Amino acid sequence: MANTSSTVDKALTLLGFFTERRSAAGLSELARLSGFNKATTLRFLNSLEAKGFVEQDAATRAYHLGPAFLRFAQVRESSFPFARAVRDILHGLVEKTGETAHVSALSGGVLANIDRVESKRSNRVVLDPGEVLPFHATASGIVYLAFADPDVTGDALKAPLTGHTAKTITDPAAIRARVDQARADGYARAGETYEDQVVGLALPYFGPSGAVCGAVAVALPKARASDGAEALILRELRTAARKLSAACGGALPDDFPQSPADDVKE
Amino acid sequence: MANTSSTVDKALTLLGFFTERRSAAGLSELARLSGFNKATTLRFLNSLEAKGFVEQDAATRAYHLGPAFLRFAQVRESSFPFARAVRDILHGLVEKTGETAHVSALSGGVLANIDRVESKRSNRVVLDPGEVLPFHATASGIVYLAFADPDVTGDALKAPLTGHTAKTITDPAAIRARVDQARADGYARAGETYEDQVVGLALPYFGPSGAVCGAVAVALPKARASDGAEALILRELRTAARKLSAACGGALPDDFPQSPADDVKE
DNA sequence: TCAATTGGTTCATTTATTGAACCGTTGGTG
DNA sequence: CACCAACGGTTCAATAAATGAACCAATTGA
Repeated sequence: MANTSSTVDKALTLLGFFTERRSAAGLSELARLSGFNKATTLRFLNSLEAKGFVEQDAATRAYHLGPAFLRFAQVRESSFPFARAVRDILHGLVEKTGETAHVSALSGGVLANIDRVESKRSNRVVLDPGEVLPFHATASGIVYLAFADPDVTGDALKAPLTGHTAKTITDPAAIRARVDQARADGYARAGETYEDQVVGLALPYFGPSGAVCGAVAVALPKARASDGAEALILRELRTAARKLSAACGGALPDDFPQSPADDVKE
Repeated sequence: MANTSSTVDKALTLLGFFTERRSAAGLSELARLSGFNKATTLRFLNSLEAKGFVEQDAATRAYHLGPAFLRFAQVRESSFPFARAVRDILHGLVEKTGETAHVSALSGGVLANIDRVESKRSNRVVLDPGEVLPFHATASGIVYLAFADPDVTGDALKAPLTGHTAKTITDPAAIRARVDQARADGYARAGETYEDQVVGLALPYFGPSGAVCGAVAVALPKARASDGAEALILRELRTAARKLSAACGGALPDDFPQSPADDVKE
């Protein structure tokens, strides 16, 4: 993708620096993170604030995400009740599998968590809301790339692949092999490539015109990842992926690989 | 004046044209609504799309609000669980009063609904999510202005005041009188100034540093608006306003007018 | 068939954006 | 206390990015 550095693009990237861990940030900090000049950053923040996309704490002068997101999320949801469907589906997954489940979507060039429901077990996988999932190190990312436009896949593998654990695969060719495997299988599995002791299983879901929208995944402690458990999870993930696709006006493609539930060998 | 014509500002105003009624719009339509050139509008839309703030339907080529709002709403909510608190408070209000309740917040210079819970009764007031509330024609708007910065109040009354019903007050001086009254009373009442046969009662809520954030309101059919019913609603609204203020890190000001209907216990 | 409207592109003109240097304030430290 | 560093915010000439009229190609409807 050509680096179309429009002013609007730059201003919007500022929003991406707000995460659960860094829910507020000052002017200088944002300027440092973004690489923009302080004056530029301030102008962007003022514009964003005028529209309610960020708010400034009167005491600390730090900025955080504004109320506009509440409003626009409402508007989007009223015409396209997706978040609600996602939530229901995740609750179903957690109930059936007993493990933490999450749904991600491509938003602004990155795969970000849209929602997540945690397992009830005391030993469970915990995820940050809104977290960005690296393509190469998560099952969701791999399976997304497997069904995405080849250009997107190529771009994602061109970017520097950072290691997250000892087992993270950072060789582009090796990643590509896993992506191809996922395309053939219809799902992806990531064993400790993002977090130690965590195994992830993911399926893609599709929107209208058959384009992949994101992934639905279950993450569980390695200790509980038996073949039987994984087979169950994959079966549930498949129905979840079907429901999610329906919820955003799409469906699993006709040529989507058959359920691997009965022949899981890993 | 608000007309600081930065490029980012303009691009963001495009998002405001998406409402529940018009959840999707084409390029030409958005250019017409915004008054921007088609080329400009397209560039803005491309930037917004690149960041996930709008999505384009592959079939109809129309644009609608994108998945970024789901993600950022999550992030904001995780560090500042406001939407959840709002929902709980609204459910409480509806249960206690039997009427439709809603919460609004200032977002981008306008007062917009953040959430709403409808009455269970068959004859009830219905509200659109994300709806923009005119300052001069709604109880929420009046009471917001009553406790807002005088500059904001002045600006709001300088704008052309459109009539919504036969009883809408459009004379700036008359509005100002109602605003002053609301400041003295600690609440505002609007009788059929926005929708026929609908009465609204609203209180403000406050954030850190004592700035007003928005309003919490109950809307009911005129036929049920007895003095007794309104007194009950005002009492419940007061506790709701206190809870809401707490939820966003503020409190009702010390000099906030006492409830006239009834003595409030601390 | 024609005419009107759609989404999208082009490119010279102009206008808003940029960034180094600056100011006043704050908070920590010897 | 004086010092210094880092903060949020401002200024203004140089510059790079935004703009918009005219232009396609493709639909749509009469």
